[in-house]
Amino acid sequence: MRLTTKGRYAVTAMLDLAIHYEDGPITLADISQRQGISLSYLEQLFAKLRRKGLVDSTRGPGGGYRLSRIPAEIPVADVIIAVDEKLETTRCGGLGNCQEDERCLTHDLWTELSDQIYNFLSGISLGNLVSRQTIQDVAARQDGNQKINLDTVERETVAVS
Amino acid sequence: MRLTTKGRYAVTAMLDLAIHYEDGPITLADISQRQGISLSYLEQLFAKLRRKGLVDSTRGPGGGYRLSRIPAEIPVADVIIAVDEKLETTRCGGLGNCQEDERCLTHDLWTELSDQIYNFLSGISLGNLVSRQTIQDVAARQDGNQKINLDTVERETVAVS
DNA sequence: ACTTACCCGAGTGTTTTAGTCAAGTATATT
DNA sequence: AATATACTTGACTAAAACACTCGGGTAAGT
Repeated sequence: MRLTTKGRYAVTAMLDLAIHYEDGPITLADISQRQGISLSYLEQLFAKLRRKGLVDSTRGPGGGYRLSRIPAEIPVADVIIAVDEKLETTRCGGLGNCQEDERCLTHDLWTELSDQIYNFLSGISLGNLVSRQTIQDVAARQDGNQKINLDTVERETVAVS
Repeated sequence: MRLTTKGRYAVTAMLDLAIHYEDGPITLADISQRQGISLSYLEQLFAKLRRKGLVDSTRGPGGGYRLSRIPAEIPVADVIIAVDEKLETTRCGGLGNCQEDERCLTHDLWTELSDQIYNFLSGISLGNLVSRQTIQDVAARQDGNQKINLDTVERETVAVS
């Protein structure tokens, strides 16, 4: 298994979408600003999320992305897998051909660990996360910062022009 | 978190030591042969395992490595951590300064996942693994193969000379 | 027409991985 | 004492993965 920024960013972005689920389509620019993830990188991630059917997109002004299902029906595990991060910890990918076509000594251990991780992340949905107070707190902070940042940008734009 | 061959090899090698716990010091050459891990790489890993106090070494002929404690008292988690693989899945290393010195939206999720993984791997000791039938089966196969390989080497050596 | 915003592929510097190689040092046996 | 064994250390490296960026599209709204 490897959990890198790719998987973490994907979950973060999807959670942002879940938090603003009632607000209609959300642009990647918004997510980029709130979560501090580069726009180009988000585009790359959402291409995969869309192909896997986790989000729907609408183009043009007023467009953006929205979750394809209600947040409660999207497990975190699905998001991570959608962007090609494997929750597998075996070297052989679970095939059991780790040592000269036979199982290596620790094959079963890694399989159990993989199951453990998968079960944990399958049991937590985006909806579940949204309902947590700690998450709401962070979200509130981000909305505040976003407003401040926008003000700053506007002021700076005015100052330059 | 990243679980790569480094951590997997370390656990495999330590488990090999646990299986042959009663046989006195085991050489890295033996482990290399049985587990199919390069000798030089094992040396690198055991340098760390030794520094962390998980194994004792004796030099010279008849020397080798042995576990510093009985297998039942060595959790798998300790082995992985000893070779510098982190079981952490947060980006910030658990510090909570993931987004501009504050917590990112998914900080708690990754912390919980890290705990989950750590608890699982702490609950399993090398002794626990040794007592499993599936592991014994693989070990028996490896001992057989090792003998066969040695025979082959001997025969080849004779054939060449 | 023009802007917005998604869409897509190729490219790229940096870091990590998974080792190798070379040169030791300590110990036991002959 | 000589020799072989086996641990010990550090430097080095090819290849892969990571974390992006860049540049040009295409569709939809106003």
